[in-house]
Amino acid sequence: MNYLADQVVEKIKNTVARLEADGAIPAGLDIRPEVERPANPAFGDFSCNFAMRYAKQTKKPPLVVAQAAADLLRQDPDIESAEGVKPGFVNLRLSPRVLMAECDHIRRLGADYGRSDAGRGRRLLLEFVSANPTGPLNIVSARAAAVGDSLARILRSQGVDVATEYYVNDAGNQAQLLGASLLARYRQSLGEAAEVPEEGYQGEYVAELAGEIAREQADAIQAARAGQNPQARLLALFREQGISKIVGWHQRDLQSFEVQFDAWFREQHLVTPPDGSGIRTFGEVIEDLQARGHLFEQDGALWFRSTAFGDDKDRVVKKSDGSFTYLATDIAYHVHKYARGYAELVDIWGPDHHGYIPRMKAAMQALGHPPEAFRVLIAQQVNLFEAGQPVAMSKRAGKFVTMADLVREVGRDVARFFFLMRATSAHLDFDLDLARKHTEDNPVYYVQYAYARICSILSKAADENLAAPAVDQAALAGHAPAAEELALARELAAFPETLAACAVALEPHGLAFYLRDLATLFHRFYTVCRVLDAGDPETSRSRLALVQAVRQVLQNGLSLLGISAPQTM
RNA sequence: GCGCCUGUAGCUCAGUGGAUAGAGCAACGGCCUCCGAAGCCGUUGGUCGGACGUUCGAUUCGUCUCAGGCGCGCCA
Repeated sequence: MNYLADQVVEKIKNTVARLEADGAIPAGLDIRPEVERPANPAFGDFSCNFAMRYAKQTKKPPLVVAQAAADLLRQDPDIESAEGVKPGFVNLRLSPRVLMAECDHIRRLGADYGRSDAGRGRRLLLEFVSANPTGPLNIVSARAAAVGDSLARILRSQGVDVATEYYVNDAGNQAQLLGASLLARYRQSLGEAAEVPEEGYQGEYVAELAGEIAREQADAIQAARAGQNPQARLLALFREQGISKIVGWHQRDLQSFEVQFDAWFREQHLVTPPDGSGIRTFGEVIEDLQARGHLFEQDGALWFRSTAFGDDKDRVVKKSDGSFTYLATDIAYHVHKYARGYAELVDIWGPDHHGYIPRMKAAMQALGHPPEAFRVLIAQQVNLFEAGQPVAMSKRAGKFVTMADLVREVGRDVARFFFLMRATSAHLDFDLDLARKHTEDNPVYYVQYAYARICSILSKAADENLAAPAVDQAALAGHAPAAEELALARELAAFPETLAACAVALEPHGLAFYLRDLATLFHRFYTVCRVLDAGDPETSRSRLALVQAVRQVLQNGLSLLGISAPQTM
């Protein structure tokens, strides 16, 4: 794709080549200019700092080089003005014709506008949410879901081959505790003496779920009771049924949040791989670590020497009772990701797991994978606020602490946008009062309103048989764009760079801010500039093209955030 | 004690080496005979927690420090 910023960079590269040819700067310096968009519009549409950045190599005062570059750039008919200023910036302004022509580019590319092939050839596995299947998804999971899903969409738009995956921890201690908790509740419902384990699950959903399983699995339960070793068989039954039910909840919640996972990977498959899967068991992976000399025995347990790779302390992989830790299967899981051909692994974890990062990185390194290939994003804590007060995060008493409750309360679009308005690593205060407002001040509606307004204009234009033709010089001849139109066109042209930056940073929130800014410029334009004017068809056509381009970019951007673009509100 | 995250306007936050640090909310004052007022315009509001360093240039990078949150298990 050849976007506007790329074209400007190209022009500056050519200018640098001419400066070298003219002897204004030494030849063969390998100057790679980059452009940025100055915050202050007085400095023009684009600004370039190559004269300062390469001042040591050119051995010329940056200001002199910048001015010489500006003199050459001014000869380009696409450039309205160029100047070399103060410390050594080259500031340039594109001609209105070039800026407005971007609208045609956008309309022509449609849903592809903003796409890039910069990430082509990269295969990346993005794992997120991966909550223990022992209870309903919570708010942090919702945040991770919004971020992960949007990030996957953005990376794909940049040409990266992304697969999304949810790791189901169905094999460990927590799964066992869930089974024991369910079984205890079941026994209690029969009037038998039973206690939920000390560290088990106490939530009300456990008793309900136990009842559900008892009803649905009556025959299997009876068979288990009648057979040998009924206690173990019942426990296994309740554990498996419980996990399966709760995974179903998770799948349902995420689906209603429009979050797509390409795969749900079960930890159990690392213990007993399905036939033909080719999965290496965690035991084999631990042996691999052993063979590489990264394990040692102490106090009857088997330890991974993660300190050799920068961890604070060494970590147990096999406990003295012979069972394995979560780390053991998790290492095997990540090894399996590489084995499937993914060269880059990105995980989104909850805030309570940040201490876990060094040991996983250590394990990946110990097994020969480059440390930079495995990255972890921490979806930081979410605090709900209502009436200015923090909402107590208790699983009891109707406070919507679950993801399903939140989505039900404020809606998918609002929930996603609120999560995506913050840097993933930043703690998030979620203002429920603001999120609930359906008519005022809610930033989601602000963006969607811009979209709906445009749809309204376009449907009116259709009624009046007004179409927007290409914005060529002829179409512009009778219409000089207002400042608000140029500002809007400029912002539209920044969309591809915004997406590229989000992809590099693995942070979708820049896109949310971009869309809000774009909506602001549109609303401003709308207030000042009338689009449909029977008495001025040239202006109408030009503005229709602009407005169509805005609609397209809003649509593309909202779609990457997983937020709807309603034609009417 | 060690580690991670965070300190930017009254509040919630953008701004990952550039030029006069921005937006939303809140407060105050304006704008609909005209494409959707869920909108627009204006005013008020800042020692970018602090110190030192690197740099032509630091809110941004480094070191130290103060404050808040979280984590530090043969749980996951």
